[in-house]
Order: sequence, then C-alpha cells, then structure tokens
Amino acid sequence: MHATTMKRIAGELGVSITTVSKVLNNHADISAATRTRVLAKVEELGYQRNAVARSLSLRRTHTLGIVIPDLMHSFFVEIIAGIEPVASVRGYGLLLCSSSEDPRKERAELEMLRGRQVDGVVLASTHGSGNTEMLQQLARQGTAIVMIDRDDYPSVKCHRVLTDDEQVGRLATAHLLDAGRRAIAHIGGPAIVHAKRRERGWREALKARGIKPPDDWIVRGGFMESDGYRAMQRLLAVRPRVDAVFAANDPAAIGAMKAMWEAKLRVPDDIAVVGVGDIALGDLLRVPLTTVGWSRRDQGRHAAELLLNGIDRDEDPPQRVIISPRLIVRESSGAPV
Amino acid sequence: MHATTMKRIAGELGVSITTVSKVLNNHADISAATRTRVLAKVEELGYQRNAVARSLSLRRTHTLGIVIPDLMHSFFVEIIAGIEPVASVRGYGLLLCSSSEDPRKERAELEMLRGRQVDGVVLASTHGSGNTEMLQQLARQGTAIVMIDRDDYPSVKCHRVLTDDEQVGRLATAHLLDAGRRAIAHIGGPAIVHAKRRERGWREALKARGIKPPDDWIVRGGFMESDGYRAMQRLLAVRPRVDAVFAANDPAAIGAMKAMWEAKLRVPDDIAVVGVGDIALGDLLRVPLTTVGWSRRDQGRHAAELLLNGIDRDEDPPQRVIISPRLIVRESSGAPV
DNA sequence: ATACTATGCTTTACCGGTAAAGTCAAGGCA
DNA sequence: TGCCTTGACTTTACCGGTAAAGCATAGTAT
Repeated sequence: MHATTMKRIAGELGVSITTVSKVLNNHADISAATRTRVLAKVEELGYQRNAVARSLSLRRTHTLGIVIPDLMHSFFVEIIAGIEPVASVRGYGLLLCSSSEDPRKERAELEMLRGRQVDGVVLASTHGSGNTEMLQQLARQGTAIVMIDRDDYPSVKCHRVLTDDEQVGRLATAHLLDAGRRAIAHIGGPAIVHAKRRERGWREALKARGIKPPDDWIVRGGFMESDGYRAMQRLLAVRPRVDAVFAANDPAAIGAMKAMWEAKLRVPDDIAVVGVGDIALGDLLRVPLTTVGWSRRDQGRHAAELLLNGIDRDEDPPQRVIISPRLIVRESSGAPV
Repeated sequence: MHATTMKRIAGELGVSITTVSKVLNNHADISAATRTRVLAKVEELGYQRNAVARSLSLRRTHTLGIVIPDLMHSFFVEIIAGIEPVASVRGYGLLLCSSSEDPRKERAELEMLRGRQVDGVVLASTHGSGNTEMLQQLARQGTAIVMIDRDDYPSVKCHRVLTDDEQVGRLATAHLLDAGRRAIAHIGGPAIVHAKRRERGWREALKARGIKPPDDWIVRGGFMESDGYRAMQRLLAVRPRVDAVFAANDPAAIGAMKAMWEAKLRVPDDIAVVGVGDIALGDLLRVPLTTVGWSRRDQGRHAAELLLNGIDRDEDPPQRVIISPRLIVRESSGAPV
C-alpha cells in the first residue's frame, strides 16, 4: 500500500539509512561497491525519495507558488508557460493558485503558500489588493518574490518583471497617427500604475504631434471585455466622432469592437482599434487585432530565473527586468499590414 | 528569518507542543482558558502551521497533481479552472505539470508527483504514452487518479471523466444534414478511442439518413491546426466536391478553414464546417465556428470531486462520469443561427 | 612500535508536526 | 478511607529524510 522508504532499502542491504541517503546524494565517502549495491536495490524496488520528508529536513521545498488573478485569461497562462520549463528542469514544482480577482482570496492563497513553505512566489497581483503586509511577512520568512507587471507597492522588497508601459502607449498611438488617424481616443484601465503609464504614453505620442486630447477622448474603466464595451458606447457619443481607439488591453479592445459592430460601424474603416497584450487567437478574430505585445513567455522565464537564482543567496538585491514591447500590426488599425 | 513554530508558541506560554497542536486541531481535551491563551499567541505571532511537517506526519499532503499536455491549449486550462475552486475551498493545493505532449516528460512528471506524495492526480494524458505501469504504481501507492477525456488504458484502475464522443459525432453530423448538406467529410483525429468514437458517430448519423461515405471523405491525422490544414488540402481534391466538413476538434477545424480560404472558397457557402471543443474565442473568428462542446469546467469540477471524495476511502471503486455534449450553432455551418 | 590519517561506515540529533499512551490532581461514589 | 473516573495536560514515539559527529580498521609516517 505505501511506498518504499530508505529504511527498507537499508534493512534489506544491512547498511544504515544514512549510507543510503549518502549514495542518493552523491556523497564521496561511500565505496563503489556499496554505492552499486544501493543503486541496484533502489532500482529493484522502484524507490523514490520522499520529497516531503526531504523538504522538512532541508527546509527547502523545491516548489514555487504562482498566484494569478484569472486562469481563463491567456495572458497569465502564457506567463506560466514561460515559468514551467525553467522550473521543471531544475526540479522545481509549481503550486498554482488563482485569486479570482479577489484580494481576499489572494491573501488566503498567499497565506496558504506561506504555510506550505514554498521557496518562491510569482505574483501577478489583483490590483488594489492591500496585501503588502502579507508579502512582507513572506519576504521576511525568506521566501523569494517576483511581481509580474506590477510596479506599485514599492515598500515590498521583491523582484519585478515588467514591460515599459509608457512605450506601449507611445507605440500604439504613434502607429495610429502614422496610419493617418487624428482623433485617437483611449479606453483606460483601472487605477494601477501600468494603466496610468499607458495613458501617459498615449498623451505623449499625441503631444509630440501637437494634438491635445479633449477630456471626452478618454474613458477609464477596467480590463475586461465588458469594460471596453461600455467605454466604447460612451466614446461613440463623442462629436466630432473619434476615428481611432487605443484600448489599454486586448479584451477591452475586443469589447470595444463589439460595441462598434452593434452600432453598424466598420473596423477599421470607420474607427481603427489597437489593443495591448497580444492575446492568443487575436489574429483569428473577425477583424484581426493590431496590438502591442511582449513576450509573456520571456516574462515568465525571467520571473522563474530571478527566483531560482536568488534562492539560497540571502540578501539577493531586488531586481527589475524590463521586457520591451513591440507593435503587432494586423487589420484593425487600418494600416498597411 | 525563519517562521514561528509551535515550539516557540509552547515555550512562550509554558505549555507543551502537543497542547498547542491540540488547540489548532480542535481536540476536546483542552480547557477554554488554555485554548484562548494559545489562540491569542498564535494571532500575536502570526503563526501558521508548517504544512510540510504536517504532511509528513499525517501522510497526507493536501495536494493534487495535475498533468496536462499543453498549457497553451485553452481546453486544459478550462479544466483546471474547474478543478481549482473545488480544491481550494477544501484546502487542497494544485501542483501543475505540463507534459508538453511528450510521453517521456509525462512520465517524469508523474514520477515527480509520486515523490511529492500527492494525494491525487488529474491526468489529461498525451495520447500513446506508455505510462500504464507508472500509473499503476501510483495507484498501488494509494494515490487517487482521474483521467480526463481518456478511455484507453483499461488496465489502469482509476476514475474517468469523459464526454460521449459518439454523441459528439452524431450531433455535429446530424446538424450538417439538417442544414441541407449531404457530402459531409470528416477530418479525423489521432488513433485514440475518443477520436475513433467521434468518427463512429459521424458514420452512424450518415447511415441513419441512408448515406454511405466513400473512403475519400475521411482523412485521419492529428488534433493540431496544421493537421486540419493538411487534411483539408486533401479533401479539396475530392470530386464531386464535399459540401461540409466535420473536424474532430476545433483547432483542426480552424486549420481546415484556413485551407479553404486559401483555395478561395467561402465558409459556409461553399463548404460548411463544424468542429469539436468550443474553444475560447471560437465565436470571434472571421467566421464564427459551429462546434460541439461540453462544459470543461464541469469536467474539471467532477474530476476534483471524484478525487477529493475518494481520498481517505480506500477501495473506492473507479467511476466513470459522462459529461453530455451539446451543439453550439454559429455561422460556419451555414444553418440559421 | 606508536601515533597520525584517511576511508567508510554508523550513531545521534534534528526538521516541525501528530497520535497514542501516560501522568496527576480533583471529584464522585461506595 | 479507598478506589475509580474524568479532565487537562505531558511524555514518548514516529512520519522519512539530512547533517554533523563519532568510531573502527587499515595504511602511512616517524
């Protein structure tokens, strides 16, 4: 019923448990003969080290916690896809948690990860969560932390892997300007720094061409498709009509397009659209979406590397890794592809 | 640097470690006064039980392993989204593994999960993996197993959560027949039972209307977009031309549509298409895809429940849960929506 | 011949919990 | 008064590993 242990191996061979342990850990003070006998027995019984006992003893679980706001958003899944291979080859497991966009659940998950003694945490925090304290507690306990796409909570001493959000806004807006659009509205995200930076990039790009956006060219909301839909409904009322929209992320851009189609407007002929994020299948949409993206895989990869390289090195100074964004031109922006 | 332990709590209060443990586990033989004092100290120090030590002692990790072939396929992510809430409320963590469609990696991941003493495993196996032996070893060790969408490996005694694949084939094909199509080709999947059952459903539905498909109406391949693309290129050579295609899954259907567009054919006017799976964004495609789907969330939810209800009950007989499929009519099948 | 050292193992203590069995004072009952 | 409970803990052993220290034996230096 239950698995083989070192005790059994040691017993059958008439050696001590420590000897078995040393063989498995490649200690030098074991004779070749003993090593061979142990290894043969391990093979014969299909023995595998009990990782739980090992973790307790080593005070190292070889496990990373991942906390994301939404499993269904391909964005986060791609980050995980970047983390997974790095962790896997180094023998690290991934403990996956979803906060379901709820700061309280996020807190509970972080607490759970603390109890499970994970060696590191990758956190794509739900905005507005007041979990600073929890994070500090984790950090104090020696858990390495990487925040993905979050540059708030400066008091939390942890690594960060970000994109250059102002550049995101500038790229998107400059592209629409290059495509001949002038009345470029912005569907802004929620009140977190990276949404604000995208907005700033939008303003800067417009300013660089001498355009000063009136107040009604911007509607701030959330990052969901429904937010984009509602925002666009309001933007459609603006006169003179805007001829382009830069949405703070792809779901919002898709929501905006839906609102336009309902209003019998054509994309990009009547209004051009650019999103942010380069979500999966964005190229298969009814009107393929122009977007500003960056490699989420790289983002995840860097996060995992920061954690794994930092573990066992105390006082690893917090690092910031910037992933540079790039424009992905498709049909929705009405520029030659 | 390192976390508070029961030892510290016990020391500060002048009680034994066991007393603290009993309070935390709600044992009856503790006075109200002591209970209160312990709880206060726990609160004061922000103490949380060390799950690793607990797991070792209880021989229960409160962890489920999840092994899927591909993180980027929304199909599997949706299943995880169904598992997560069930596991989370019961205090179970999810250890996520990707086999990257590689049976050898799958094996390695299963082995890792064995070492980590997970209480249960949800396996969406890469087809053709010869990991029967590994699974049996896990099962013998007392690990509960659920296979998702796999009805092969009958020798592995485990739960299964499946859809009714013959019904899938029948629904898709009957729908195309109802829409007036007669020459309905099939892009078959790889050599696994559920692909074969979808094919059987297709045959049955045709037979029920007196149609006997010639051999060149079926092309078997894989489940990838590229497989569908190649298969369709072959089907386009069939004369008289087919007027509909039932693809064994959505990515293959999308690949097929791409091949049609390249051949300057219109969907659904020239050829109607039905897929299987109801992948995310299927309704946002250039031609929204008619498909046969079923709730992946339910599938994940059932998987989690089978595992969690089965744990601690030895000799839990393997169960089969069937999730019934339903038709999702969109434009690609050329029927009134 | 004696002390010194390296080799190859074993003993012991510990990681942080849990369960079972043991202890001890206070109270009930004959 | 003596014995049996009962309540409220404590002691002990164990989960399955790991690291540090200990300990023979054989070989080498002096």
